[in-house]
Amino acid sequence: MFQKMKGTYDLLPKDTGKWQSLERTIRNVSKLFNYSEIRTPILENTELFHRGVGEDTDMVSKETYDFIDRGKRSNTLRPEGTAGVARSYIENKLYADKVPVQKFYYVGSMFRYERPQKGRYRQFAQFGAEAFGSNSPMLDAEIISYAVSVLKALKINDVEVQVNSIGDKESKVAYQKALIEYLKKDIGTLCGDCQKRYVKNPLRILDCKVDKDTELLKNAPKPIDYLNESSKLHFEGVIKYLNSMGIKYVVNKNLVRGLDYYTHTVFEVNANLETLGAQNTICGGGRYNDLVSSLGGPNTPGVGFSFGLERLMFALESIDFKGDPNFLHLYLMILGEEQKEDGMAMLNRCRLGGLSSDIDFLDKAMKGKFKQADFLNSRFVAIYGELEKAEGLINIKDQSTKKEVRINKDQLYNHIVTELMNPEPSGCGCGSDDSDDDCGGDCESDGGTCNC
RNA sequence: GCGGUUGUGGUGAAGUGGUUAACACAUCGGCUUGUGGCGCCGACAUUCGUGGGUUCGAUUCCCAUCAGUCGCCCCA
Repeated sequence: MFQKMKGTYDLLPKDTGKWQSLERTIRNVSKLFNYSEIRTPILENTELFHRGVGEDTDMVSKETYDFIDRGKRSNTLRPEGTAGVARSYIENKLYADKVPVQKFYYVGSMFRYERPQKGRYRQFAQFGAEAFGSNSPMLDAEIISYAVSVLKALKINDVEVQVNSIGDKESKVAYQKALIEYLKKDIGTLCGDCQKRYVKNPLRILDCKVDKDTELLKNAPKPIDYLNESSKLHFEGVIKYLNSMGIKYVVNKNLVRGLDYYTHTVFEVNANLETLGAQNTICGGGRYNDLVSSLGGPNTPGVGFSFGLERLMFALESIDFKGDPNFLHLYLMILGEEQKEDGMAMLNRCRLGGLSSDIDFLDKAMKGKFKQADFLNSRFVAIYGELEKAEGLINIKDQSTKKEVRINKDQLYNHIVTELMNPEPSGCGCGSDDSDDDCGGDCESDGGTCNC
C-alpha cells in the first residue's frame, strides 16, 4: 500500500470547509489593505534561494528540496515565498508600473526538508504579503497592522506582536562587529550551538534559549543600540505609526530573524496557545531593502510577512472555529426502477435551480437512504415511489421540523425554495448548527436561498 | 541532522513465547417490500506497520527499517 510522504498530509473534505473559510477571510482583509494576489511557481531555480534567502541560513543550507531536472538544471521547491515574488517583480518589471508601490499577497504551499513535529510539516501552506517600492516606515506599520487585522478578523486575540530593528546594512555590519568583539573572550562559556552560531550567524546567539539568561548575553550589545541615524529615525517612525493605529506590541531587543535579507524592522506574532506546542510563532516578517538589488533588480526597498497556515489552523481550532459546513438542500429518495427517470429529471432541475442536491445510487432500503440523508446533512428529503408517480405527487420532508407534506411533483423545486426563504424553522438551509451566530456569513453565495 | 515515545479490524482499544487474537462502537444484512428509534439474530483482523534474527514455535523477545507523535536545532 502506498502512503503519503513523510511530513505531508491529506486535507480531507471534512476539513476543507475550514480552509476555504480561512482563505476567504485572508482575501477579504487583503482587499481592505489593497494587496492583490500574486501566484508564482512552486519551482524556482535553486540559485534564487541561495542568493535571496542566504547561503548560510539553515533553510537554504539544509532544508531545501533540490533536484536536477532532465535538462540538468538545478531546481528547488520554494521554501518560502518572498524570493519568488521578488524575482517575479523584477522579471516582470513591475517597478516600472504606473503604481509605484506594488503590494502583493499569496497563499500556497512551501517545502522544507525537516523532521515533522507539531505545527511543522515538510509541505506546508503560507499566506504572505510583500510590498515593494517604498522605504516609508508607514509601510512597515501597515504591514504589521495588516497581519494583526487578519488575526482579528479570525477572532484570534491571544497573540503578542514583537518588533525590533536590526538597522540598515551599515548598522548591521557595525553591530555584528561589536557583538563578535564582545563575545570573543567568553564564547567558550556559551552552549555548543552558540559556539557554532558565533562563526556562522552571530546575530542568532541573541535569542538562544539556553544562554539567554546568562550575564554575558544579558549585557551583550543589542542591534537597536547600533542603529545609525537614518535607521534610528526609521524605527522611531514605525513605532510612532503603530502607536497611532493603536496596535499593541512589545519591543524585543533580542529579536533577530533567521533569514539574511532582513534590514530595519523585524517582527513576529506569537500565539499563546498550548495547542501549538513549541511552534507558536504564527507569523514572521520584516523589511528587506537589499533583496531586490541583490537579485539583480533596481535598488528597491520592500517589506513583508508570512503566516504559517497550519499553525493558524491550530490556533483556530482552540477557539472552536467551525468553517463552512458541509450540507445538502435536498436528498432525493427514489423507490422502484420505474421512478428513476422522473427522479433524475427532478434532481437535475433542482441542481440547475441552485439547490445542492443528491440521490441514492445504491438502491438502499428506506432505512439506509435516511441514514445517508443524515450523514450528508440534508435539510430536505423527498420520497418518490410508485404511489406518488401514479398521482403525479411527491412527498417532501423537512428534516429540521420532521414535517412531511405531499405536493405536486412539479412543485418540488419551488416548494424547497419557498421553505428556505421562510425564516420560521431554523434559519438558513446551510445545515450549520450554531444557532447563535450565522453560518459563516457567506450563505448568500449558495444560490440566494439562505436567509440567516 | 539529533533525542524521547508509539504502531493490533473502519474507529477506540485488551492481550499472550504455543496454535479459535477479547470487548465496545461504527458499518452491512435479516427480523420489518415505503419513513430514520429500540430490540433481537447474523456478517466483518488466514493476522497484530514492514523486513530480518533468536526459538521446536514470535503479534509477544532482539535488530533494522518505515510511519505517526513530541522535543532540540531552525523556522511558519
